Amino acid sequence: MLKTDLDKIGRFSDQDFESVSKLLIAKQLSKNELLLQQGQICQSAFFISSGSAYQFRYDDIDEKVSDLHMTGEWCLNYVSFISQIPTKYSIKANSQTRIFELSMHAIHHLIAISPAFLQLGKILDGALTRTQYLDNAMTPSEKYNHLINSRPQVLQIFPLKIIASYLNMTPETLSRVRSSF
Amino acid sequence: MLKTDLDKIGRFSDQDFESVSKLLIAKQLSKNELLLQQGQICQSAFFISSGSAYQFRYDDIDEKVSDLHMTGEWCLNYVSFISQIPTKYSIKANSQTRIFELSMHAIHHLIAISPAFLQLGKILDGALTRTQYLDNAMTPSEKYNHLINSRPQVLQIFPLKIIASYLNMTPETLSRVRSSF
DNA sequence: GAGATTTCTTGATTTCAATCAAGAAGCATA
DNA sequence: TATGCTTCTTGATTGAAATCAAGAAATCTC
Repeated sequence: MLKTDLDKIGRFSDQDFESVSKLLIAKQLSKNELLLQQGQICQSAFFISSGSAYQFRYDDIDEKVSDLHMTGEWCLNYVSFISQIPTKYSIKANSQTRIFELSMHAIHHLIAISPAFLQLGKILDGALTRTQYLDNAMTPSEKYNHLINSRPQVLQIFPLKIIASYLNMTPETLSRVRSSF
Repeated sequence: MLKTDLDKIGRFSDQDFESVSKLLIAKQLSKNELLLQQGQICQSAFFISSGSAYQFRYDDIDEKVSDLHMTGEWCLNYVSFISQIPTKYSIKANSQTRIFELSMHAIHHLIAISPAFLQLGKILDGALTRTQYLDNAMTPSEKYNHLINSRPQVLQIFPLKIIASYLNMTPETLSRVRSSF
């Protein structure tokens, strides 16, 4: 559960967990439901306790996928979250998904009661390091290899169409890359 | 000077400015000198008071440019700065450049003495919003148009070679895009 | 479980930017 | 101001991925 995940972020006392638990809002999302909508300010971080989600932007009629979020990960638009400007991106549940929502407001409250919660800043780490990955100098097969090496589960969870968009290539190209190992 | 720039970020008292000034380290850089080196953790934000700089990564022998920093802007690798992991990027002065360095340590000190300094988080905004720009679904001429609309001065300041790398295209392609308006 | 829709694959063709190449213009250094 | 170096431009060619197309497989819906 969340406790083991918070342990990854830093050292928290039982009382700290107590405080966080009170502020978390549990939500159940069905497939294709939106957690965040284009034009809103991202005011919360979402912890995915089961299921998966992805972040995208509308490009003509298609969805241009910018990030994939899996079970056990925090999911948010960090640009909007940090700078409090409206985001161009939406976040959509990829399947039936259970999340815990932790609002910016709640985080500020937690930091005020215990400095241990400054460690919550690390929630941003995953989102940030994933952006470092995006490297458009890579060829399609390099991108694909990088993905199976770093996040192999992604291929079991998301349709290839979404993965292709995430990797900035057409589904046809992804299919050909895959068939050539 | 810096005072007018801090005014853009938020409301600071004269005493606040006093506190900041004491912690700033002025530096003079000659062309091609490095502010940050690949492999280091970015521990400071740099305010460019004159000149310009750019951020890049080595790709084979070439420099792959990831961000352009101009006079009056804060310049840092925000991923490394926030998450305190070593960066793959270097920052290099594009010409004779004068900067003020504000260390992470100094920022923490400032926040401890006055909550007004929490507003310093906005230093990250420029770096963050620029990453939103990077959109590799765009064609070369769309990228170029976007750049002249959003930051026209860039073309006066940086050699086309660097701009081409920043826009993820060859200098030849940039040259052709420019000649066709 | 039949029918419909979406996803995935495979093939043929096209297109756009990279590469290769070479010459012109601008800058530095001596 | 001559000599080389880097930057920029323009042209010809190539190549890799997009597009177009159609059929197969998987999934959803009633």
